[in-house]
Amino acid sequence: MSAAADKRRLILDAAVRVFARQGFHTCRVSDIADEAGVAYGLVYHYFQSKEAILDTVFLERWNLMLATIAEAQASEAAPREQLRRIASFIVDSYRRDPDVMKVIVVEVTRAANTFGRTHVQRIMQAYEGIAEIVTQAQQAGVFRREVDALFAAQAFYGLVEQVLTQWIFSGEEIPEREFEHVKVEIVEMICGGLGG
Amino acid sequence: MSAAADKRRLILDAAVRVFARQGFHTCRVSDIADEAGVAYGLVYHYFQSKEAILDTVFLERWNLMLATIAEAQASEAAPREQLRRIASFIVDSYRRDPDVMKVIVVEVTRAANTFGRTHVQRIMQAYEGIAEIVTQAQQAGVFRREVDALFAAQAFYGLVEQVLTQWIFSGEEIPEREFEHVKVEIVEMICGGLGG
DNA sequence: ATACTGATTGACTGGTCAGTCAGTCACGCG
DNA sequence: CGCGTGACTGACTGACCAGTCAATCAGTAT
Repeated sequence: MSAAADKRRLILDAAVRVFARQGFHTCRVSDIADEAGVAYGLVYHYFQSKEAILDTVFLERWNLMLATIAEAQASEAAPREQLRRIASFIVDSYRRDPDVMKVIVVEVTRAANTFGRTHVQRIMQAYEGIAEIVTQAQQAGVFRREVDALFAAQAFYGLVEQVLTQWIFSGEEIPEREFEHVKVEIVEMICGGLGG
Repeated sequence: MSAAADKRRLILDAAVRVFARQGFHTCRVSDIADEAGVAYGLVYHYFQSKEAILDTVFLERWNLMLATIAEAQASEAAPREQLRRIASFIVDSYRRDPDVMKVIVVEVTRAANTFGRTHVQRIMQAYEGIAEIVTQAQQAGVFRREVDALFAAQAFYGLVEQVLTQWIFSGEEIPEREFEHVKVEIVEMICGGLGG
């Protein structure tokens, strides 16, 4: 990796920390430069604008997510296992790098007027991938056919994001066992329901 | 209602439209004044700050929500029916006033660094109320005991917000039957699960 | 009519900040 | 060595905008 690529990454990582700490709208580009220990102008040497930094952060992780969904879908695993792998990817993403997930969940996937709007297409692709897993399972007779597949995908993804949101708001360190526990609970909840 | 209260409401309603259209961070106070057909300074006669307007918008609706949850909980209705009433309140809120719900979902409930932080307490109260319904149902033997009640509440609320988010991003008018259909599907999904 | 109160106006101020740019520095190559 | 290239610097500019305030207006009481 070249020194130039290192610097770019340095700025990107610093930006993630600053976005997570202060929020995109309330932080200054100078905060990012300071956090990275770099001159103000260098940020603009590597990125077109403040927004371009956020775009990069989002896309890097979201593309991994889409790849994970595609892999799960292509695998021979049981539907429950396919869903578990996706939940696992997101939970592990948070475990390894909570700041990146915080930025995505807080600044992008709900930002209907700003960044979300620019990335709707890609965000929707995730739901559609999950919905396809559900559809296949329904055709195989493993999942009930009464529930609309895209609706089920929304329930799945909505639950996962809600769990992350909870962790983010709590501000506390999440114990290791909680992560593994939640992965199981997510699939259990979506597949098994509450009964009644 | 006094003329003064009318003007306050006028500004509040205009603010909701502007926040929904442009987003809180990217709109100017002058946009709100213009939308309300009122002088810039008058906004500050009725509200301490731009943030205070958003706080008011959020609290007015959220308090109704907490009341709805408390009512459902206190009622003698079956757990499924209690959940249906809560889902119904939120869906109907969107039907009657999509802009208010858009502002709440986009600007508040995920804003971990800004407004969300100020209102965590009240936001959590909603989850806790829903969780209590689940707990009671579990004790009555109607819902399975394996699922953690607060986790189930997150699944329920997460699904509802995800549906709203979908509607918000779509930007389209939602057909009437969709609203009624979704109310049923939400409860069906949470209680029945996907099977497998 | 006079005085008082609160609503209403919009020009103005003070501060903020994204993005620019003219220049310096480091390094490899002929 | 001297030259070119690209990394790097940070002061500066131009625009923007939240919140203030002095002035005016409308209604009501005395």
